[in-house]
Amino acid sequence: MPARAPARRPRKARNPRGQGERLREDLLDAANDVLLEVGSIDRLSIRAVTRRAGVSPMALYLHFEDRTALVQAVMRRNFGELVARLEAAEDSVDDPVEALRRGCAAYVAFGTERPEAYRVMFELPDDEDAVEVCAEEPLIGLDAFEVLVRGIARCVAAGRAPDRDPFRTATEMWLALHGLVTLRSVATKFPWPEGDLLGDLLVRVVGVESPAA
Amino acid sequence: MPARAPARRPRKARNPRGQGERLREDLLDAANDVLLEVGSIDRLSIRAVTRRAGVSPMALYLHFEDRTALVQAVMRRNFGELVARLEAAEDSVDDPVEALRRGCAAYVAFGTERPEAYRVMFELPDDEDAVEVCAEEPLIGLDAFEVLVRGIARCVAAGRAPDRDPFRTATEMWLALHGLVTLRSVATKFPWPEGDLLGDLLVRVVGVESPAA
DNA sequence: TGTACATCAGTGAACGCGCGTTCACTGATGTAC
DNA sequence: TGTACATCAGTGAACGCGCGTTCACTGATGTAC
Repeated sequence: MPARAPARRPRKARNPRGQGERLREDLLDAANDVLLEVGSIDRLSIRAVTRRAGVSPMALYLHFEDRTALVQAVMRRNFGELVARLEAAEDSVDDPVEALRRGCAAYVAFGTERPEAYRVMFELPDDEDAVEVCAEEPLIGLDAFEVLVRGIARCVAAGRAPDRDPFRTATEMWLALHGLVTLRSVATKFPWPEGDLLGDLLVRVVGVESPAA
Repeated sequence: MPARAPARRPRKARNPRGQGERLREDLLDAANDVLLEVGSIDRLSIRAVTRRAGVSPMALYLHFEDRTALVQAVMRRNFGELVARLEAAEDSVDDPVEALRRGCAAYVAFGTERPEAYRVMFELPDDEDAVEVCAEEPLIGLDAFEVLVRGIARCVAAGRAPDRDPFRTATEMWLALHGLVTLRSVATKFPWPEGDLLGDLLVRVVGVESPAA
């Protein structure tokens, strides 16, 4: 009885002619999976990604010029997903304060459910080449921020929040949201206070009336 | 003329007998230097650290059991430095509001001046073993947080801030401070608003009177 | 209806690299007798 | 005053690993004529 071959992922059947682009999407899916496992963009290796996708390392080069291009594509895709979730949340209700609250909650939810993706998007990329994506014009992720600015502006316009520069207020709220997402996921032993921190922050930073009111 | 040996750091003269512990400190210094260069704890390699310290890779094992022990020692040292800077800032003035402001400014300054060290301390460690340091009892870094809680409690006691639970307020302020430190250093192309964001946050989150008043 | 050829969607082996860590050794300095 | 020995502060070579990337190849599917 011959020794069994070392356990390995089944090789995917190759895509039919004309459907080669499917692999690109499969590789991005695989990259997000791997990212979840390794937790750091630095450890997102071509070999791990292609292993998970069930193809040879070389297959990746059919769709991405190099490792950096893969990382950039992953970031672009994730920013797109974030914007979609924010817009869906804000559009899900008419009341401007509730819409803002849902938008902020969606931001926190994205960061909480996908901490590794969030980290790649908003913490200094380990990989210097990936910085280029973050430093692009128009700034990647700025459209996500603008969803927040619009939400605050609507509250101000409706007389539901004090009349301050919405961009500045949004910046301050973003700082707190980012802190909430990242520190909650890191400082798991920290004695976090009970209750709705996000609601508190909206009241204090943006100045909307208390949700209880 | 013989080929010149490949450029390398000069070998440090060995420490005199009885002074072997000096190398431990030198290695921690070197580790912080390397961290600054590579920007990620994942890329803090034993070989890079010992190269910078001018000793052989093996010399590190005289003082640290393995790579993880080195990383943990670096974190401990940096938390110690942070606490010292916070306490010095808070103790540098009697007025409780100004003391709190200086404490918060010192926090931001630490994170801004040493972004890589800050990142290792407050962002999810890439290295799973390093998590143990963060999850320790008593929680490493909790004493830094308590400087902030005491600062806020003093403002409340002096009637200079609304009477809310200082721990909760400190938590919310910490979120914003963390956001300020990390996003400022990452989102360099973001159109940051002019003016004193930190002062604004103290006014809005903690509720101290405006510094202009 | 054949057939030569182009295209597509990949594979396979090999390279050189830096890494953490193991094992064994060195050579100066102190110290007991 | 000698000398054997212990200790200290390191060094040096080698290992096996996973990695990004290069170069060359394969084999099925379509297509022009």
